[in-house]
Amino acid sequence: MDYKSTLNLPKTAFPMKGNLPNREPEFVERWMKQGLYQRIQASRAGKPLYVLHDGPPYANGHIHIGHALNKILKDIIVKSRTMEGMQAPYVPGWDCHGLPIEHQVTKQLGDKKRDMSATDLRRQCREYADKFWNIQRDEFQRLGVLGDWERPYLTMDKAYEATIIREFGKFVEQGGVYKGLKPVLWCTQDQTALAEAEVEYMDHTSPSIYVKFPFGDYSPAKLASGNFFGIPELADVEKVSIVIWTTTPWTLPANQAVAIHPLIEYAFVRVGDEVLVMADELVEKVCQECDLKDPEIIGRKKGNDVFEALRCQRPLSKGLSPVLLGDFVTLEQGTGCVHIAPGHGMDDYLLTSKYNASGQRQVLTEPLQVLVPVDDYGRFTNEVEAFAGQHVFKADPAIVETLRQLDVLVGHDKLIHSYPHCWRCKKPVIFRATQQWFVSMDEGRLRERALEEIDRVQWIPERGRERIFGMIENRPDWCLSRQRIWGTPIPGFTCAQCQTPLINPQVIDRIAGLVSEHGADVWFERSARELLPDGTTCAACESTEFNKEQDILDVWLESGVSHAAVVKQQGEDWWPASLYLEGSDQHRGWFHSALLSSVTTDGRAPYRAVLTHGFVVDGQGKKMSKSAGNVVAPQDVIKQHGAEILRLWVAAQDYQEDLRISSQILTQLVEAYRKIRNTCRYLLSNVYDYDPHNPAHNVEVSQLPELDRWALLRFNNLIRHVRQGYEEFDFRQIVHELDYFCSVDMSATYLDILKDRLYTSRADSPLRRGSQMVLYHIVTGLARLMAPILSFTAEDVWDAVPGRETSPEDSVHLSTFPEPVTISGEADLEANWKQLLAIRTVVLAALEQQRREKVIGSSLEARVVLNVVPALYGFLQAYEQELPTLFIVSQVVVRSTEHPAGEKHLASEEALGMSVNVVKAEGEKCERCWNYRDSVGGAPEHPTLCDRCIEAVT
RNA sequence: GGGCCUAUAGCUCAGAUGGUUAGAGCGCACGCCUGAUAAGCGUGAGGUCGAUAGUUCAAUUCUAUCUAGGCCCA
Repeated sequence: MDYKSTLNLPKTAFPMKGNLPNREPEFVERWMKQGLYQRIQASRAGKPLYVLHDGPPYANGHIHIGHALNKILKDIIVKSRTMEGMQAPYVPGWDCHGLPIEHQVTKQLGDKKRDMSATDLRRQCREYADKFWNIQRDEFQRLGVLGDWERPYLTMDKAYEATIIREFGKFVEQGGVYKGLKPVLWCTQDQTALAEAEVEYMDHTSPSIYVKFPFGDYSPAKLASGNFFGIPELADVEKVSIVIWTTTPWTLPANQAVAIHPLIEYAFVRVGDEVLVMADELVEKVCQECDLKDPEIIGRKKGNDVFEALRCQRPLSKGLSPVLLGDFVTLEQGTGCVHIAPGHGMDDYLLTSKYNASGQRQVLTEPLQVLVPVDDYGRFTNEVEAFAGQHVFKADPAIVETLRQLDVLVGHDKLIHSYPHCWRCKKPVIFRATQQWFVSMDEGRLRERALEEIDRVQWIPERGRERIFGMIENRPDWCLSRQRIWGTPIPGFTCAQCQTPLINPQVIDRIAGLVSEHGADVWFERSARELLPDGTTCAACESTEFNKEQDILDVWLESGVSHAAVVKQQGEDWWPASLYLEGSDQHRGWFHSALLSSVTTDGRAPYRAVLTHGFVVDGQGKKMSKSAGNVVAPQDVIKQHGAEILRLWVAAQDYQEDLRISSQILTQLVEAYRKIRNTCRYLLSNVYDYDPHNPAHNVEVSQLPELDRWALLRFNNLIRHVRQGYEEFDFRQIVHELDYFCSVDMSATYLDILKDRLYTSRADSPLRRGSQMVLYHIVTGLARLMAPILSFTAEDVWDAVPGRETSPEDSVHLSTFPEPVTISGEADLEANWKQLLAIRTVVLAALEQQRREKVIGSSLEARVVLNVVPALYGFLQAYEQELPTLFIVSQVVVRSTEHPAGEKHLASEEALGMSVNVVKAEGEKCERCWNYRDSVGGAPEHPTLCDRCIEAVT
């Protein structure tokens, strides 16, 4: 007789292989078609809100692995909050304006750009942004991310642009907006400002000169005194000078100061009848390059010792330059003393701004000026009489000659070095201060208020607080203007007569209205007269002629106001957002600009919590780059393994640090995935004939055997840990718990033990039905617990659960997390089973010994002899009937003894007080259940079956 | 150069107010099973806890320096 057909062997259509790359798109399409996101939102109406506000990626190019990481993390959080029963909307957005797109479009246009209007160029940029945000949308959806993809927000939407202008208006209203000078990279050939991304570094030959700045306030004798340097030898010399080194002689007319490093040691070097001051470490080098004869060091002083505020003579302009202390001074080149021209260098500008600010003002006798005696074409203006009209580079030799004649030139050479060139015309560019719009950090206490708000926000990880605090604390005023086309215009005007700026809330409000109706293009299409309210006159000269502002706003302001343009628009209770979640670089970017914007306009931070993640690096922890050839593209991972593996990767990594990715890591995750999937498959395959709604298929938990209650207990434990993991954003823990539960608790323990019962019992025996109830409980719960991470597989499992009212509308993502079941005496049960499983481990080791000796193969061929101390014997007696099942052997004998180790044994465990021996099982092997039993052969009609099986088949 | 941060088995991660043989899962090796089968089970081997110095009775855990790496800034 074919007894195999009388077994209840597992049955399921759920495939072992996920075939993820092919099947995932089907799920995505189904979710989209059934309007899953909208239905989830509707089902959570009125529930507690959890608003994760999406930071807009830049609408340029395909998504990279960092985008995938960011969006998957967000999706896991949104889904898990949803499954906790909250209303967790997700409105994705894109950052559409800005230089990279304008740069790309300009590059593609080439010469055609010359005769193109601003509006035409803007149209091209818009098309470009449209193309890419749509591409990215598809790619994000492919990752399984649920959200309001039908109505995302775009910073180039009319309504959004209008909000940008209104929020800028609030800055103006608060009085913090002003116009001032700031150095930018400038191409004198194209007469245009350039961003750092628009310059290419190439070799360039510059003059290299050393120039004396003689101390002007005091005589050498005075400087020699104890009040100053206390170097008596100074009294005997004619002149004491600081020596600077520069490769841009043309910036000397704009000199305002000399900077030295506070911690560097400076030497007083006597050369002939004068003394030169330079960094001690560089004396030899400088003397060699400048051919200085018989230098003698007569003293040394540290930078922060007395030098500060001493003044020296400017070589090419009137006045005295103070000595300032700057951390950026290095010993790499030059003299350790730097000539400071705030109109022509970023360090120079920042240092003088710092000194001009109230804190260090007393060091100066007068404020330092940002001088820019150079016009748009790079020519000296009349402010520099001697060289007026000459291009600065052309003037260099004449300037050097003048310095020589003035006897301040210490040395002169040439230097080939890497220097920024215009990306378009390839000519060397210069640093040149131009008029820009700023928002003051200190007017209206913006800085102070922002710092206060930082402490009201939860920073995850906590160190994020230090990072943004330090940045806000030290940042200069926010420069809001950009000399570009593709963006939101600065709604300001200048009187055509007297150049008085016109910018006020009423005018801005009118512009915002126009923009909300026509889009920001209206600014470029209409004249100043058309844009301004009728009858606008200049407050200073009453002229009615105005020029409109040419610059656009910094895109960081644009994305920064998304809390107003997006979050607030959805409803009053949406703002402030529950969470912002981006890469840690956004402490300087979006978190920063959003904070400043929101503090200005609303007086508080726009987020309650900020979570940051690290950056994706390769398997060695190295940054990914095209040149290193170690880039992992999400598209490739999806094609090879499926988005699910990428999702699992995100969850399994410690996202607070750098995240490594490599084929080895992915392969490992594929293995872990298979284990989880296969466990689900096996669970499903054993409930094929179970009906959750049939009372006969259900058993009271208290009536279940301990083994099943233990399984429920372990699953309770999993539920608690997984939900806690989601709550605390600790997804690693979840993956490890899931993995452990599937591998150890289920596969290696519960399911392995259960096979005999499931297969060989009568199909509807209460014992089997009870187990099926547990399996059903676990598989449906498991699908829900994994759904936020393994969104596709969870849905796949959900579909395959038998007896559940399935409909095309249903989805695991509409459900909520499972709750732990009540198990009476849970703590005792847990303790007892911990001990039983520890004993099991010792038994398994003993079985392995006999397997090696070829005494047994399958564990069912074994008879286990346990020698245990009396205390343990008492404990085990209660379980005697269960032990063969637990060890998956045919027979178990328990013997009490004072010295287990003294008995014949193959394995022992002193801590437990036991030893184990294993012998061949007694009796015959039952053909049906494979157990060895004395009863086999007892019934003539079934000579190869045991008593238990006979009962099952008749 | 400055700010913030990281470094535990091949991989992903635990862990210890400083104190016995540093854990898990996976992978690997070997074996078993063939009624989860491109599955399942078992046993086992893997770590000078990045390097060096210091504090201490005792450091992988604290301090300093260094090395490697990441983000931001210059």
